[in-house]
Amino acid sequence: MEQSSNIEEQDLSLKLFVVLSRAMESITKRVEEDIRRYGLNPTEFAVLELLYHKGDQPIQKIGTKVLLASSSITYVVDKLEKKSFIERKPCPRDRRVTYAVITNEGTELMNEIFPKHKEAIQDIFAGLNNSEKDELIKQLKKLGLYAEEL
Amino acid sequence: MEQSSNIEEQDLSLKLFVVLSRAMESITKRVEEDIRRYGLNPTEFAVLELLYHKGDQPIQKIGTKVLLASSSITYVVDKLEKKSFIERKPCPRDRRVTYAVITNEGTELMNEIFPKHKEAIQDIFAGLNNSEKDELIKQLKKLGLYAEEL
DNA sequence: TTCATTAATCTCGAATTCGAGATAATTATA
DNA sequence: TATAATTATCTCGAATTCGAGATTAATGAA
Repeated sequence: MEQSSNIEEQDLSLKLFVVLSRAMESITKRVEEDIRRYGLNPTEFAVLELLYHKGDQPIQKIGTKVLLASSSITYVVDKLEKKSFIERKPCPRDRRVTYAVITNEGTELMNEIFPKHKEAIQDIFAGLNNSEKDELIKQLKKLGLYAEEL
Repeated sequence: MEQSSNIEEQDLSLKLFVVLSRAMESITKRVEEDIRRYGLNPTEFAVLELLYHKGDQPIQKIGTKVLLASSSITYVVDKLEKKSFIERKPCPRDRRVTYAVITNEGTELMNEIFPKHKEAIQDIFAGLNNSEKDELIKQLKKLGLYAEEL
């Protein structure tokens, strides 16, 4: 009896995991389609958005915020720099540090595409009304925090 | 007024997207940790689990179920075959087709690790009670279906 | 001050995934 | 039947990410 209810609980959790994964797949696919329209990949967009909204960042800080290994950050920053959307600027106080700085071109790009991106997200999530979204945010936060702290 | 409420809605959707992405990151990290304990990566596990639970599959069918390009399936099947967990078996009726078939070794592995995997998932999702999970499943399905059909 | 530790960035090679195109077999059509 | 279109699998090269280790700089302790 204890046993069987544990099994049922496990099945429910597994089902939630499957449904969550599938939903994420569908949503990610749409969001990526949107981002690629702007000639960026999701990582490039995330880095550019960080600099756009949060200002200049030491390269290593970027890694902690977008969850990338330092070697991957080097790669992405190289690409964005080649596209002239960001620049590297050495830190005068600490010569180990290099800042990633968004250029005018990068800012102009984001001025143009970020509103479109928000609209796309809005469309993708239009299957729920506002109070359902509020509720979902609350539950997902609970879930995420719990998993993070395991 | 119409304008401002649209903006708020967009912000809410964006927030939901961010929270969903973060939750998924945390959960995925834990699930991957679990799977790597068994000497598999997530894709290998997914393929093996498919064959374990659904029986032999034409290689191309695997791709549609675990959402991988055909070239990626070839790669994963090669790896699982090298590890002796699956075998390729030509289809006698259609010589274009090759079946992926789980071996005794593969079945024994899954007999051992799948219950552990379910426990791990159970632990990861223990931040919610059963009725919250039910509710979350319902909303995520709605969201996923909507995004899929866009 | 000198030496050890810590920190930031980069290089390199491996792993994984994809898309385009090749090959071979089957099915549909004229 | 001969030809065209479709299907299944694979090969190959590019893109992305990672981890380990190298380099350089800053900081802390003796």
